[in-house]
Amino acid sequence: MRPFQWPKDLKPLLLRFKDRASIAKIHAIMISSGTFDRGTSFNGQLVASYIRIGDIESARLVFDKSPHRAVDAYNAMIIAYSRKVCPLEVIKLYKQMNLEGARPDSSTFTLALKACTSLLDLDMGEKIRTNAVKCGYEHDMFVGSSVLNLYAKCGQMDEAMGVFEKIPGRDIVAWTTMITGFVQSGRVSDAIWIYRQMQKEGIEGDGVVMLGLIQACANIGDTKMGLSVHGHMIRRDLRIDVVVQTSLVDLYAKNGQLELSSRMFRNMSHRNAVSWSALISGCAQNGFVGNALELLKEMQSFGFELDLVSLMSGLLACSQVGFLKLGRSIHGYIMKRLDLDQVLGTALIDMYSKCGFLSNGRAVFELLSSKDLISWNTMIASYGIHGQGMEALSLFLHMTETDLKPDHATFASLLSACSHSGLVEEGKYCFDRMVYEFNIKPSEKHYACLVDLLARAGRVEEARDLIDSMTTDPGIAVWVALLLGCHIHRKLLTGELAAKKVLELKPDNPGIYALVSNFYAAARKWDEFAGVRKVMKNTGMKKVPGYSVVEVHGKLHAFLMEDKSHPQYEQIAGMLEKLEHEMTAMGYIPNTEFVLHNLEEEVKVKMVCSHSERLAIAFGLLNTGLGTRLLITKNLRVCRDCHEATKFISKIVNREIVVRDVKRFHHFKDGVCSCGDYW
DNA sequence: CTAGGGTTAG
Repeated sequence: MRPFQWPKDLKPLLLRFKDRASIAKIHAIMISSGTFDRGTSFNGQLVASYIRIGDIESARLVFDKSPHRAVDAYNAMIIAYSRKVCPLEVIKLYKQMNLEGARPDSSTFTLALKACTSLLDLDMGEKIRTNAVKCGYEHDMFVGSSVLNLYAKCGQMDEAMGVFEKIPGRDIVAWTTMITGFVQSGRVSDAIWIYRQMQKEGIEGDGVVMLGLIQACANIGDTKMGLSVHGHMIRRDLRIDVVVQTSLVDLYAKNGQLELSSRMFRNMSHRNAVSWSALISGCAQNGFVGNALELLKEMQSFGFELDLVSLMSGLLACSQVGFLKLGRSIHGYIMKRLDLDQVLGTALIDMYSKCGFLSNGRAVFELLSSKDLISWNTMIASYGIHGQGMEALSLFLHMTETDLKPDHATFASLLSACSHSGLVEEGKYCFDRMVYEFNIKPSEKHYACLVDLLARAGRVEEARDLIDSMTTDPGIAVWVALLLGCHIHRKLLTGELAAKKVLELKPDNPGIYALVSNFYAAARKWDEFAGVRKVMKNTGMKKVPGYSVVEVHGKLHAFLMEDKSHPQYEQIAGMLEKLEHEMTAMGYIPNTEFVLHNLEEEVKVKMVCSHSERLAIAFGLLNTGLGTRLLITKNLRVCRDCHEATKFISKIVNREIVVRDVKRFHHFKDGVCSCGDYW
């Protein structure tokens, strides 16, 4: 009998079989005939066959048991792991093949570089790059654009540019890598410049290039330009797929154009989880909390599991209005279905602390097995807004014992924590360490924090000296901080200077005009006062309507100032009247200093007593059991009078009342506030 | 015929 003869090439034969059983049969024959142990190219083809039918385990078994592995076998395995997004496996195999002396080719290098990119492992990536150059792939387009992408994703755009300039005959992929790289590093003008260069070289942008431009528009808030990119795509008949549509949804949502964004979203024929998340996060970021939460439910009803990003947006929405109950249930959802990583963990820390439960936030922080810079910064900021400056400082000291380097955000949180707690010396100490030890150039925000801290402590002259020491022109935030301190401490001379500077810089925020006019009123500078009022009127600047939100039995209730539309209004008014009576008996005197209008005193008293937080507090007291703690979230700052009144109320009803205003928390208990009247 | 550039985020 003639001995069994294999064909010269096994590949055509293997390609004919698309089922596991036939491939396994050939596999068996290879083993029994001893072919397998000779380790020819047949083994690699067998590996590829198993991968073709998606059976990575069998492929790996063949691969591991082969006495010899050729590049093709390695590449087949690497492609499989790359598709399955297992970058660590890809790199392991890459290392192994170098040890075994199999020379990687262009596709090996490309995939290995891609794996490093996804791990942001610049060191390994650079080793691979060196090896690729040694193997003669320096001018390979695939390897080249992979190296570019590695640098771009690791935020090394200048390095990427150097590589880019040396690639001969750059193709559109290389150009795109540079464009999106610049966009994602926040260097939008460089991205646009690169795009123009590409056009000059006669290369037309495709869909991916346009996508990069849309992202650029989203980042700088230029919805008009985004619209024209969209138009350009339609005219040029470029395919507008889910990814592009999602970016357009994001562009409009991020910039507060929810109408446009949801119209775009509703018109999509296919949506994926990312599209949903883009819209939801846009809603959450722009304060459209109700819409965000509705969409979250709708997303599920369309059969999508909530993913990392949509959950984070949900948590952000809860944070904004103090929706503890929903925040908690999202926490439960996460624990059941996902791993608590530092990103979600940080969102939870933020949610708990913004919902008034700082200790829960700290507990989540302790639970995190790995904490990154943002986790620490968030925790420090949380202590800050709750007025626990010393805790914030001690956490910062702990942080300096880790490998993490504090950044500008760390110091911004720290300085504002000191300022909320009136820790003047500590604040100055932090500022000095930031500049001299960590070599961080203080930004406008840092200066504003320190000026605020000094000025509110009454050290107005020191604050002025600090401003004079700035190397850049002080911006509006710095002058506003100085003015506020001057207003509190009645430092009229410096205050007038600050007020003048503030007005020169043309604030776009009605709250700032209110501060300036209040200052002039207190200083009895009636001409200036009238001037400011006129500017406010002429620019159509209206006071942002104040509202407060309170959670009662797991539901949110919002109140506007003088809100009479509420079904329980009679009861609420009755409760407030009763409280006022008791408060007055205890020595409360209404403080109308902060009411702007030129009104009769009696009307002013009525106005402060109908501020939205009072209504929310009364409603909360009426509808919750004795001793229950209340959390009120307000969109503006608490006024002096409401602050005073809430102290009395907390004593009268013997409850803890937590008020979160736009800047910080006030914990009222037993007639005192945690801020110590310092805010 | 394989391989490089793309959407959301604390």
